[in-house]
Amino acid sequence: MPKHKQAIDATTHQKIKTAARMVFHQKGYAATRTRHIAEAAGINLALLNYYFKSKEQLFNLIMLETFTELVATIKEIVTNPNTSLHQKVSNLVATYIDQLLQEPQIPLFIVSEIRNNPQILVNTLQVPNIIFQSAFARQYAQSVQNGSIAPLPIMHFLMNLLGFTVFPFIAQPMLQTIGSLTPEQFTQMMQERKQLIPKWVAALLAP
Amino acid sequence: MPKHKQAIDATTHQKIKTAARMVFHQKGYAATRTRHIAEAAGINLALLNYYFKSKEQLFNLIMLETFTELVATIKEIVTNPNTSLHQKVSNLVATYIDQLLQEPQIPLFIVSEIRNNPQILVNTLQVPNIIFQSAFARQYAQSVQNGSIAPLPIMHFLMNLLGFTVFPFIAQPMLQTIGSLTPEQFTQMMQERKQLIPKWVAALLAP
DNA sequence: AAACGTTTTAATCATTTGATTAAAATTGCA
DNA sequence: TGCAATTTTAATCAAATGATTAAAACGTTT
Repeated sequence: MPKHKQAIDATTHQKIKTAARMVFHQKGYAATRTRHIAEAAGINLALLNYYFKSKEQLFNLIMLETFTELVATIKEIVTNPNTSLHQKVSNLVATYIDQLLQEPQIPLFIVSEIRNNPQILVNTLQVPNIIFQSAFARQYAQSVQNGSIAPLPIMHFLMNLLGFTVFPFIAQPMLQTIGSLTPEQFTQMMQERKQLIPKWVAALLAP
Repeated sequence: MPKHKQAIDATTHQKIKTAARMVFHQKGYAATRTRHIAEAAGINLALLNYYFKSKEQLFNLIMLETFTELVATIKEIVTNPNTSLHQKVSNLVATYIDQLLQEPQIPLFIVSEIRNNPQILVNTLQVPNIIFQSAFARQYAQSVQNGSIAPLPIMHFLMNLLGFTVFPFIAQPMLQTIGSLTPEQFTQMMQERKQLIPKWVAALLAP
């Protein structure tokens, strides 16, 4: 089994990653079959192990990449010192909704798979640091301090913001079925929420 | 292989169901091993198939029972003609939070597994009927009509109410890790939300 | 206690599934 | 071109897993 200096074929490598991302996001780790990934990528099953060693390593890579993209988005918005608290909320909501409308299965993938390794949030991705050391957190504390928003613990605020924004994606199949919504109608509602959520957040935080 | 008139042993039958419920809720269908259920129930693996025929049938039973309990709770509150709209919200929130604090894995179980068969919501459980033909839906429409609440489409309202109430359970491992919360602190927050959510809902619906 | 139905067990099966291997095909380049 | 490294394939392996079977244990009735 050879493998030496030359960089591995980017297109085959990439085809596998793209297929793996799709299948893992859709079915989760346990329900995913490596044969299914290979088929979706149009490659021989052995190639998957040739390039990525094992199902688990491929999964870890997809998991990390998926998470990293999301965290980069948060970080950029939340650390910006030139926007107000409410502007940050609007930016977060709009950016996330746009991003998740592209890959709506991501939120359920994340909450399902994070259970098996929540420490990645702290150890690798530094999420608590990014959130609680940010301009956003400072502005939030300050606004509570000077009474311009209600003294709501920031974890309640975080639950609400995520509940408004990402919960609909998590529950999409359920909500579409209950509400007899077409995928287009669901998308339309999420577009509306880009405007609505900032207003709701303002209402919740009114002192 | 015998099986005749006499009712099957309730305690063994029940032990398996209890173990299956626990394991399925925790790991989902794909990651669950029938051997693990048998071990958790303290029975021989073959007994599982003796009583329940197959993993899939046992799963369908647990799924149906889990769902039925939740829907019964909604139905009771939402069809009550003697409570106001806002009382119904308070009742729903308090009842659900109490119920889910007992089995916090249920919401993630539901949203994960419903994807494979969302039609059960319509065909078996009649969830759309229960919600949209209820006193609650009538009161909501009426209140929009006479301007006592904002004209928010009821599906947005439903997303928000579920986002407030069940999303924290879905994201519990993530939220606990990010916020360095002990399970007790998480429970405490959910108790606080029984008071907070109705206020937030009122704020959102203010005309 | 004998007979019968029911429940439980140990052993085993067949299939699925992640992974490996050895050989073939392809590519880069001296 | 020819050679060496790399990439790809078909075939196969070993373990895991859902399910079955045949026999043993148990309980109830007569």
